[in-house]
Amino acid sequence: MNTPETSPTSNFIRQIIDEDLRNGRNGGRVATRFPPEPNGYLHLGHAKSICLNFGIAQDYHGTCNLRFDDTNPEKENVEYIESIQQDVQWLGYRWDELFFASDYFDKLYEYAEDLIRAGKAYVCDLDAEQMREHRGTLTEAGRDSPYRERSVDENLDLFRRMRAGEFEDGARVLRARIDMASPNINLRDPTLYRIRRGAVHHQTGEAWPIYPMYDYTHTLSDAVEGITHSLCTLEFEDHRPLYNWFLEHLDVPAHPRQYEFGRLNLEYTVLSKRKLTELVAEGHVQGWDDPRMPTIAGIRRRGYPPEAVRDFCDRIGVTKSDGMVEMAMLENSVREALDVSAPRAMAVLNPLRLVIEDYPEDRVELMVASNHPKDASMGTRSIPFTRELYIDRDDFMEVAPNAKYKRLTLGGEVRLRNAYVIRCDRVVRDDAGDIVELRCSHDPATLGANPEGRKVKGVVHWVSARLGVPAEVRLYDRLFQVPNPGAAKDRDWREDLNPESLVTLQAVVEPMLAEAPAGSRFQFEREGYFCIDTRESAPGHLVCNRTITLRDTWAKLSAQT
RNA sequence: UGGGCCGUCGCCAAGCGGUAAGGCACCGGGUUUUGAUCCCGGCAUUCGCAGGUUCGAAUCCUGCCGGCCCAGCCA
Repeated sequence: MNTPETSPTSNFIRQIIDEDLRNGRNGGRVATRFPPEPNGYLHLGHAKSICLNFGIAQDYHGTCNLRFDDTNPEKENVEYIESIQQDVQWLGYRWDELFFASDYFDKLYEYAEDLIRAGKAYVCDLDAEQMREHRGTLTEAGRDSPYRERSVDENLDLFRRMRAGEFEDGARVLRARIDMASPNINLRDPTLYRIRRGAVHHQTGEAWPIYPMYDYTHTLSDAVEGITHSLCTLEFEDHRPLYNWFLEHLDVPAHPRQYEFGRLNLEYTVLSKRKLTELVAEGHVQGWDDPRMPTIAGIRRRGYPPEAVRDFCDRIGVTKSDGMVEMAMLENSVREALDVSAPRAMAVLNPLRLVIEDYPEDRVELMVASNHPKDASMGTRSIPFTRELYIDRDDFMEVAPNAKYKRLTLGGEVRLRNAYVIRCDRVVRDDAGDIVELRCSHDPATLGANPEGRKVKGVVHWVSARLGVPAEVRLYDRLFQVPNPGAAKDRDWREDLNPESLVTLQAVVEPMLAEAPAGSRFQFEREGYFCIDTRESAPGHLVCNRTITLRDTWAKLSAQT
């Protein structure tokens, strides 16, 4: 529950809270909230907001509510409501109270009548097209609506009839009466309520033919819950004057303050709900929890540990500048978390048969391997060693390409991890001339000991050919092949998708993995971190997802030359 | 060209008038039965640019330049 892995870094919002506390504001109380709209799955951008809001509540001994901003029934549904709760909890946070903005519909309606009575809101009969024309442009002031001067009584009557369901969708709206000439477009008499008679709300059913708009609802929900610091992203900066206008003109129980921070942008992926929805709807991925998705559900299935996500959010910080974070940052947090927590295992991804000719046919030796090289408390396991094994094709070359090469060569020696040093004596080829088998001999004196009079620098992992277990291994790579998908104006962002973001292999893994529970994470030594797929792995059909590769300086050096 | 905001190392980010933290990445070196991990070392005379104030400026002022956001009865 707590996040002991890092001490929270300060940021401008925490500085503001520190100062508020020094000045005795809000009676020393700190209350935040995470307010998602249930119209999609949560992604890494939301994780940043979740860590910020819940993290502050934790550190300041305050509270953080989960509140569904559910004012648009046409786009929302219960599947999203459930996934969002699951994702927040998976990240390691518990909300103080769970609310829906729709819980406040009655109260919100009362506030709207208050505004009308105060002459601060009116019913407008302009249609959407006309309203746009009256709004003006970024550089020209708007014009008053012809309905702006309706009497309080008429407005009250009309609004009550809106609520009673007397008017068609779009026939009228309730608007705030502010200033059509404001340089801030959000203040040009914004819409407060619209009519949606046919909509069935996932919480309130058909009780309401009218629905309140975001700015109005969000502000008053914050006030009703006694939120002290209302944190949102930069694009709402322009809305703050409207936020404050509602608080000034209504008799509310609290005056929260809104602060805005930069949203997360991550290289080689997209973090827009619209684009993620399209990826799912258009079948570019297999669902919201596809391991290539930057959704919480996706990275969970991919094998990212929650503490890695929290660590990442802590490291990127919270500021008002909007930047693009390199994928290497996230990957570092993931590797760091997995290195300490993932038990080691051996798996051969591209099997090449290897026969130890001087090893008895019927012999099975149980090699003892530690589950973690630096953490003895993780214990040991035994791995069956037999005359016929598999090693990875990439670990053999007939001739070493250079002096730095440490893997197996024809006539060369290599250490089999947790077992003997072997030498390759000859290769067997098929009719096409491709190598299909390695014939080797072993040095019996090298079990747990270095060979006499020579040093063997290479170490290679292996799996028993007879006792190994087949597994489907899914190698995941970045979803997009460019750092900023869609940045090129002449090309649709979909064209930037990486066609090789998923490569499926038939591998052979050590027997113990067949017994591993779904979702468990391992380091396949010399290959990377993998987890047992929670959706499709089954007894007799093991499916392993590659979470991330190991750092590979050899591959980097090879690529340079 | 109206309004709001941002600009410190390749990326993220401290700094809040006293003379540039840290992380990631990168580059060297050491340990290692994972070319992993770990360890050691290197990496901004300079803070978008130009002026000004000051004994002293990344920090204050002025003017430019560059970037992001806003014209839903979406959030």
